[in-house]
Amino acid sequence: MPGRLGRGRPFWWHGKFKGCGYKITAGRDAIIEVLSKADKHLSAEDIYLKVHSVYPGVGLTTVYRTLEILVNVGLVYKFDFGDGRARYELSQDEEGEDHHHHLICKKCNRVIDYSDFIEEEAELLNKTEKGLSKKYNFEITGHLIQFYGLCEKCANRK
Amino acid sequence: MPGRLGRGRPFWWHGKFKGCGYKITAGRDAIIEVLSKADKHLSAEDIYLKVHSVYPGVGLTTVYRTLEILVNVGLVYKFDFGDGRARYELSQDEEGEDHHHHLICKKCNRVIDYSDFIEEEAELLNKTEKGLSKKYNFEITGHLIQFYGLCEKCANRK
DNA sequence: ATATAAATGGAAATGGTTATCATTACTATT
DNA sequence: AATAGTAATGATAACCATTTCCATTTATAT
Ligand SMILES: [Mn+2]
Ligand SMILES: [Mn+2]
Ligand SMILES: [Zn+2]
Ligand SMILES: [Zn+2]
Repeated sequence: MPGRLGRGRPFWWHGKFKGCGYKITAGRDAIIEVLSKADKHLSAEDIYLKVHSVYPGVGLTTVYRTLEILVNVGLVYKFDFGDGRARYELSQDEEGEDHHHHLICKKCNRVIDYSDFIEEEAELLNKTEKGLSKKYNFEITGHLIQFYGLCEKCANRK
Repeated sequence: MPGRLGRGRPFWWHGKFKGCGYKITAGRDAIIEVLSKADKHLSAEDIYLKVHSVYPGVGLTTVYRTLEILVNVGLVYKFDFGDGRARYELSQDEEGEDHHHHLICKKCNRVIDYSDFIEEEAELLNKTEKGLSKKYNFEITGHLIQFYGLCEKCANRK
């Protein structure tokens, strides 16, 4: 079979993946590889195209299936930026957590990562989560914060 | 034609609607009516079924089209709670603003509205928005905050 | 009442995501 | 190294919420 991927050294995420009972495969390696090299928020098809160009043996279905697992395991975040397709992003890299939030331009759909104000936000989030947990008996495990508006370019040429 | 909707008195939202150059029609009246009476977060089809049962002359396409306008005008919020269909909610009612955020159960998809902690959140949001606006030259017009986790029932029977 | 542009509904198309299923690749055990 | 059992895979078809099309109707200003 063409496009077989030789297995490399154990990667940082193999532990968590195996720990959840999943097998490490060439396709999955390639998908995470693409995600960790990505500089923007990729759709399933984006990932498929990149992976497929190097390993034609990996199909779109596998990309979707793998992403679902990665999201469930917590290695990947799945976002809806409003353009009709889901976007995926590694929740951490080799160095560790890299939590951030997003600014989304409603005009051109550009997405800006920011983590500048996370500190203060985290503080309030913590407080809010505590209050909500108690009041609604709700076990909070995560949050989503996005700001919408107009990016520099779109605000100018309006 | 059966199911014609007699136009009632001018409604509170007609002003904003007309102001944006849109026409007031029976279908649009009915759609807002359903939204304002709704106690939960309705999908386009939910709305269609309710409207259609009273005014069979209103089609699903019109529901989608009207919702899009309402969202653009700012009278309705469109949410993605992760179950594959968009959910809609009036951004305000006759009394005025009714801004709140959501708790979403990842197991059963139940959605809880909360506005208890909005005050404090608003304060921080304001601060954050100011900072972000300046740093990224981004004109912020809105935000989305959602907490994910397990609702009382789902947390117990796990 | 008339004119004009906007709104409408039904049917068909779209397109991202899932389900199916026969085949293949891991992994542990002999 | 061969075997068995199970998980993973890819190609294709199905799914289904949302859009597009287009001929017809309607709202609104004159
Ligand atoms: Mn990001
Ligand atoms: Mn709500
Ligand atoms: Zn923009
Ligand atoms: Zn639940």
